[in-house]
Amino acid sequence: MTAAPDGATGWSAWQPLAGVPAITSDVFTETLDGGQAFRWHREGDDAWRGVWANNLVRLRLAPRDRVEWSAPITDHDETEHSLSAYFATDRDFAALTDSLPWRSDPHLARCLAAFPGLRILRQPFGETLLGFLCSATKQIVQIKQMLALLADRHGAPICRAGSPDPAARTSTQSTAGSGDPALHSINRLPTWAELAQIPETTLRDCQLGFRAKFISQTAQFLAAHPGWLAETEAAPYALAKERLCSLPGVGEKIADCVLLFGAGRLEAFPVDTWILKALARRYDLVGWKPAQVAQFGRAHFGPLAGLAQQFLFAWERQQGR
DNA sequence: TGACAGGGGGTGT
DNA sequence: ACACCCCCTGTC
Repeated sequence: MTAAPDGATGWSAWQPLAGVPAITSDVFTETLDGGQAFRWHREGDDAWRGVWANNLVRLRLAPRDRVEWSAPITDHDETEHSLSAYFATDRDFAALTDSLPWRSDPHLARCLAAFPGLRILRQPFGETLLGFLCSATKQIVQIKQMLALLADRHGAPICRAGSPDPAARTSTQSTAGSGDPALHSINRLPTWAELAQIPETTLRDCQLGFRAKFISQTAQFLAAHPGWLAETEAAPYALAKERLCSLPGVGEKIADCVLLFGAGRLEAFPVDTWILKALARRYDLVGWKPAQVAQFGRAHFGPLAGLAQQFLFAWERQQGR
């Protein structure tokens, strides 16, 4: 009963997400809501709705643990392509994970075994920067809330070439006419160009707190330096990180998060207070400072340290539940 | 059910 | 080391 297109709501039929191996519900949740991305929301027991760039999709776990997706019918073909990039299906995460030093590291082996199929998403670079600028001293739920407010108030409705003109959105009260209102009321995040036009005090109203100043200043900088973001994304890891760290509100941790989750740089090893505590406990690094732990991580986990970090992180979160 | 502290995945000075 | 902000969460 899952194959027919749902014409009433404008969503395409569910279909398998090619290139992503079967995963458990836990791994599914950890992938979408484990701190990599902040715009996935539950729609049911095992279904999620997510937004990135100009994409809106639903995902669910089908029988036999296969991931299935559905998109607004008008955006179907483009979404399939975007989804593939977003999930980095060009990468064999099973092989990458197997190349981590788990054979000589019992704790890592335990973490990998607990979350088989966990992967690193490849999100839009600019959006990832915005998300992690919001993340300082905030938990996932709160970050999601800030970004939802930013999108609702300052982002444009999701639309494609074939979709109705979003410029018709003069009043904030969109015409809830035929079909699923959700299809017409979900916005993408504001672009950096759009953010540069918004007063800091207005941003502050989106629960950003002291982060509003950083976001505003970063937006001003990016507006004054066209191409800077794309050049940074394309630069070698060390240079890209150095450039990101020059932005207001971006330190080593946030820069590494942006490069790991928004540029696919698996060597990036973000050290936050969670990973600090986790490594102190699991690897006997009590008292080590963040920079020392980062050095340990790179040396111990190797060139895919960021991938290893995501498993360690998932493990600690699971222990807390 | 409602009020009230406490603390939070970081950066900049 | 401490301020920056203010919402979430747990608890009474």
